[in-house]
Amino acid sequence: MRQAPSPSSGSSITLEDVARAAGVSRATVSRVINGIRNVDPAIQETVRQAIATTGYVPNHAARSLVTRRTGTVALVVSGAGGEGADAPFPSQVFNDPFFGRVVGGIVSFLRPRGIHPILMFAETAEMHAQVLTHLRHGNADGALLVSTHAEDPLPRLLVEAHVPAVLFARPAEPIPITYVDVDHRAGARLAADHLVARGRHRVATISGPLDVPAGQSRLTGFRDAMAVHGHPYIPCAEGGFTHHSGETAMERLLAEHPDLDGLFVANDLMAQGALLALRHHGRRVPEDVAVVGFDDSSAATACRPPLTTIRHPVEDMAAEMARLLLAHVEQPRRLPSSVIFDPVLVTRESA
Amino acid sequence: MRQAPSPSSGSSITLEDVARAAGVSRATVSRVINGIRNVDPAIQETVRQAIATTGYVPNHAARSLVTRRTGTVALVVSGAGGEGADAPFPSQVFNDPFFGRVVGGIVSFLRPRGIHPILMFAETAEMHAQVLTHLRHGNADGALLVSTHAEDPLPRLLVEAHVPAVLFARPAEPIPITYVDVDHRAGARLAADHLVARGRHRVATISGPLDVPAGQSRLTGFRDAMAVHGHPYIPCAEGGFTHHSGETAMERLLAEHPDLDGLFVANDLMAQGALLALRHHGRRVPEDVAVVGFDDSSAATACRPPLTTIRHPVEDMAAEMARLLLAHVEQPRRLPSSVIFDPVLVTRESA
DNA sequence: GTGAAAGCGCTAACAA
DNA sequence: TTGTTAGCGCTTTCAC
Repeated sequence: MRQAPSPSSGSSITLEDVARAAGVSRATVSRVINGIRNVDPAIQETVRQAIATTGYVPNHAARSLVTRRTGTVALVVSGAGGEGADAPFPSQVFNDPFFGRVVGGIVSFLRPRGIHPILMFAETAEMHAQVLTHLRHGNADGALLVSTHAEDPLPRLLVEAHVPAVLFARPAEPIPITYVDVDHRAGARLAADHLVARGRHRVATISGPLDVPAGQSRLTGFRDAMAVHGHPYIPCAEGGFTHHSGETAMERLLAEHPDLDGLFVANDLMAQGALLALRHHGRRVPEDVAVVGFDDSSAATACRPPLTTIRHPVEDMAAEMARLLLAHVEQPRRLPSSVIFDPVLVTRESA
Repeated sequence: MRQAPSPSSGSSITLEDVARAAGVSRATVSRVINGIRNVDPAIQETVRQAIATTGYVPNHAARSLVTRRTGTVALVVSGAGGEGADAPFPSQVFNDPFFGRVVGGIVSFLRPRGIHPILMFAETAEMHAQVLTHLRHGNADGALLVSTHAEDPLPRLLVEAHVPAVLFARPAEPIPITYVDVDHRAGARLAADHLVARGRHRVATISGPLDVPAGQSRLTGFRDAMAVHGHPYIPCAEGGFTHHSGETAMERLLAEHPDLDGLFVANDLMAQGALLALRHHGRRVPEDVAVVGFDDSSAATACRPPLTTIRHPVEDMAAEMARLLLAHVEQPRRLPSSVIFDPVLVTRESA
């Protein structure tokens, strides 16, 4: 028995209804909707009218049952699957303003196309499996993956399961997967050039975690560029990309190199922490110590003084990530590719 | 023709396959899966075996086509639909660490239940309509709504469309919708009591936007509590809950009341900005001015000194929001309800 | 260029 | 308690 049309909620207008209103068959309406050529223009018009007057909206489930596509992508934030993973709330990730920018970029590309990402977190190994299952069984056509740890097993798992996926940054181990990234070395070079141009000669750096590519390349890129400028040795304190780790790294650096006059910090959040430590030790910025950050996140302008930093085009990269994923969904055999973005120096007051 | 079982990607194992393997009918397997009682325990076991050995996973689309449920909820971040809404990226929202906590709380409740939220942003009026359409036509069973502006029309639209929805905070205008909130007045009272206990008598406040309930109640709650303590007039500078607005509000306050010795700021992000201005004007915190924030966000510990603040149990509230939404999805006639959480004073160094 | 008809995989009456 | 059957709304051969 046919369900009574509930006027209050979700429409129950079907293709059938439109077909009847237009005096054609379901198949024809379907063709018009899906933009298949071979349909008489006049009929097309009639059908469009009928769609408009009936207020028809395709049923997602029915369509996806037959096409085996969901028209949805997953945005997966994935960790290493290690300990501490059973924290009640995965909110840590969001404390980095960086993540918000990723989401913004993704949404800006997807929304005009009527696609809304589904949000998944995968901290534990168990959750990696769960995410994989979800993906493999068509809860989404593909995945946009942002890893928070170098040992994240998910990229490899996705490749092995043939789930279309795009990473936000180059994976720690090389695997055949599409990713976008920023040219970390070029960014570090920009910072080095700027510090040198500002006449700094006793320069140090606070790096990110050295087991992730971003941490590693920003450090080596910076050291290489400084070497080119004639500075063979650059002291480094390793941080973890968090505010607090930047503060403690700065303390260490200051203890060992109290006379430093220039500093490159591998991200703004750590730079913000470093600024606190510098002030605590009576150093003026930029007079005593010139500081250059990395990311151009909201932390950069929340600092005092505002940070001179390397702009990481996160939003553009995230949008590109979405574009690439959709391409992979369209063309399953498409080969993995990488797109590397150029960073830019943003000069503010800290250097 | 039957599609060849592609061993590489999404399984094509159906109920039929399981039924055959277990030597029962599809219906029975379906019953076992959906936990319907009347099934012989022995058969249940056989079926479970068959499910395990075949590696069966239900097809979401097929199920949702018949149940008219998606098993999905939308997490909607919605603005007023005003100007400036066409910013390329909706990343602003994420700059407030508060939002990350909301997401964390929601996910913590939903994930164990195998539900992943779909993320939607609705800044413009056009997007409000789009979101509504999506929701009405079953892209999600309901919506978790976080409004960023008082004039957000979406809550009302959702109610009118009979889409199950839960708000993060009390709507500006009263409408019959379920929401969770924190007891802003109680929080403000906690702040007032603390400041008075610290011996402060020349107290001022930086409020949130006064057209949103949270901004309004924190202010009036604070003033009322101070009145009880014998302080009839509390100067106030209005801010916009952003870092920058807190800084400028502090400047104004200091210009008019240079002798103030106590301050309540309606959120931590503004308090962080206020701290900057205080330092800039040579005030020591807490010696010269005691500062109490609100939220206990990551900004509270990133500050120097760390902020004494009112803990807003955002994660718990968000989890409750998800619970309520699921209840509304289960019971469509369920009446709107509200759940108000108690805030707690967190004492750190700023007061 | 268009229509008829066969499913996609599942749930839910209804029978047995 | 279990099986049979009729769809859910859509796309897509295959005839016409």
